[in-house]
Formats: sequence, structure tokens, C-alpha cells
Amino acid sequence: MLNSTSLIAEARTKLEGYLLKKGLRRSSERFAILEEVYSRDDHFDAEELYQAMHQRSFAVSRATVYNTLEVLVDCHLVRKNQFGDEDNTKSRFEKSLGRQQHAHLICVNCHRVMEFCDPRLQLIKNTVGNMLQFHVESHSLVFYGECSDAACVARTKAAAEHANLQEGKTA
Amino acid sequence: MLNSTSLIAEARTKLEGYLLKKGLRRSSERFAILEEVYSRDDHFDAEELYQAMHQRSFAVSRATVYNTLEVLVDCHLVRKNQFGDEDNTKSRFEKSLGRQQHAHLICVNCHRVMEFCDPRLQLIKNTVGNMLQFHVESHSLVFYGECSDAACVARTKAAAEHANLQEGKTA
DNA sequence: GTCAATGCAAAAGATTTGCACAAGT
DNA sequence: ACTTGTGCAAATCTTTTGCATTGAC
Repeated sequence: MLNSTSLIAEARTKLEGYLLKKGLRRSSERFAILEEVYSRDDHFDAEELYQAMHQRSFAVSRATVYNTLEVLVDCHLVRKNQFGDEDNTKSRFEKSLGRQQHAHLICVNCHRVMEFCDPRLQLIKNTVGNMLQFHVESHSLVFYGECSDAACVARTKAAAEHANLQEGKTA
Repeated sequence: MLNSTSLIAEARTKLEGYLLKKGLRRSSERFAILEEVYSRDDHFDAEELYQAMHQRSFAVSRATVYNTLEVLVDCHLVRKNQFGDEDNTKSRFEKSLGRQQHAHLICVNCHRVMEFCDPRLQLIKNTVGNMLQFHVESHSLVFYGECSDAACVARTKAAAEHANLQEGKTA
């Protein structure tokens, strides 16, 4: 298992190789954004990354954030997710180097994101490719449900009771 | 297996029951939209539904389309999907009555949508719920890859050759 | 020096919202 | 009659784009 220091070093090297191969420029913004991405362990959106870069006093524009995230996704240093939970319109990103593909669990109440690996998914992937003559490149598996975090459960229960009262009134 | 005539009848009945239970009104728009949804076999977005309603000469506003789709999703007559392919920002919908949950395959080249069922997914679902103390309500499994449609393959191959030329020039 | 990358602000596209009117209860 | 649903247009939110400037090569 790689520690986070060598992980970022490996990521930097990989990005460098990719940029050279593609004839893209090794701008300081690209490496600074990579640094920020690899310093985080969460599933962040473009705006959060933008804000974090500003707090880290390496201010980049939103355009550069979006542009660079696309580059990082292209060279497989970042994975892009579309979780269809509360905010169906924005993408969430995570670093990918040294981390195997995993499923995501989204709590429909508190929007917490959890991760889960299951080797059976790989078997399904193989079957689907063969059956439908489809060359599978990647996948996304998301489970939606209710997490067991105490605060979330309490909040949800209270909200449900409130909703029942409302329903009782109108029905 | 239900035919489409009885399917729509069942859907209408179910919607009626849901609206009554919730104290919502049985507006003609809601039933007309349900009708349109159940007459289709594809994965459509809100705008396509809006346009279809206008061609069917039952003009409804976009606001009503969005509002009604939410109602139909709530009562499980419609499923809402976020496929993160070409258009990461819009949702695609499909009727759900009488159709089991399935995985989707999205061709990254032509954006064709295919469906696929695998019982092993259910097993994963059970495992994940138990392991992480998470009550799974629903899921979304999407495979991205290249389909084997002749026209799509030819188009993609031509595009790839063009891209290689470009890369050769700059690198 | 050249051309791609950045920053900014404006544009675009999907969805939501506020308000006046229509219609289901 | 009462109050929710609808229609319209404006607002919102994320992401993309155009253009002038900066910086990597």
C-alpha cells in the first residue's frame, strides 16, 4: 500500500508523462490542482475545489478548474461521478490512483457518501460485455438508501413524523 | 406478461390511488403525461417529453412536465436516471411498472442505451446493506463502453484515425 | 516568438421558482 | 369558495465559451 506522499509523487509523474505525450503544457495550475485533489479524501465538486484552491492561496479560475479536471479524468488520475441524489446536476470527483474501482452508497437523507468493493461486479461486467457484444470500459454502481448514522436517523425520524402530521391534516 | 393496454390501465389506477392518498389533485395534465410516458419504450429527457406532448396536441408547460415527472417518480411509476455520458446535466426517464430494475449500458460513442438484468446484482445489494449497516432502497448500475453497431463502429474508427493524425502533427 | 492555457465575464442548458389565473375538490 | 396545479417568464445553478493576456515551449 502506498502512503500519501509517494502517491502524490506518482501522480505528478504520471501527469507529467501524459502532458508530454499529448503535447500539452505543464502549467503550474495543473500541478497545483493535482496537488489539491490528492490531498483530499472526499468526493468533491468543482466549486469546492475552486474554493479550496483559493483558501490554499493558489487562486485559479473556475474555467481552469473545469479544464484541468477534464485533463485529470482523461489520464485516469481522477474519477468523475454523477450521483443522482439531492443535486442531480453537479459532478463529484475523487482521486483514483492506487484506489480500486468501487461502488458508492449515497444516503438519501444526509447525502453521506460511502464506498464498497465487491468482486462479483467484475463478473457481471464480463457477462454483460459478452452477452450484448459491448466492450465495457468503465462502470458506475450507486446504491441509494438510508445510512445508520445516529444524527441522520434522528433527524430523518423527526422529519417523517412532521410529514405524517401534515398528511393527516390534508388527507 | 402484461400487454401495453392493461399496463397503462394499471398505471392510471395506481396514480389515481397515489394522488387520492396524498390529497393531490387528479388533473388532466398528470394523466395525459402518464399516458405519454407509458406509450414510449425509450429513455427520454424532460424536453423530449415536453415536445412529444405538444405534438400529441396536449400542450403542457415545462414546469408541469417537471412537476409531474417528480410525482410519477415518487409513486414509482417512473424511474429517473442520471447517465453521465455526453450530457452530464440532464436526467433521463423511463416507465417502471411491470419492468424489473435493470442495469444500463451506454455507448460512449453513439450514446445508445441498452438494458441488462443480472441476478447477482441483488446479491451484492444484500451484502452491501449488511456490511455497512445501510438500508438500500434503490440502485443504479451503468456500464460505459463501445457498442458493436456497424454504423457506430465505422464512425468511431474514422474519428480515431483523424485524432491520430492530429496527435502526430503536434507531438 | 508562437501558440496553448488562463482568467474573466458572458452565454448556454437544465431545472426551479414566483406570481397570476384556471380548475379540481 | 377554497386552495392546489398550471403556465409563463424570470431566476438559479452548473458548466462552457469567447476573447484578451500570460506563460510554457
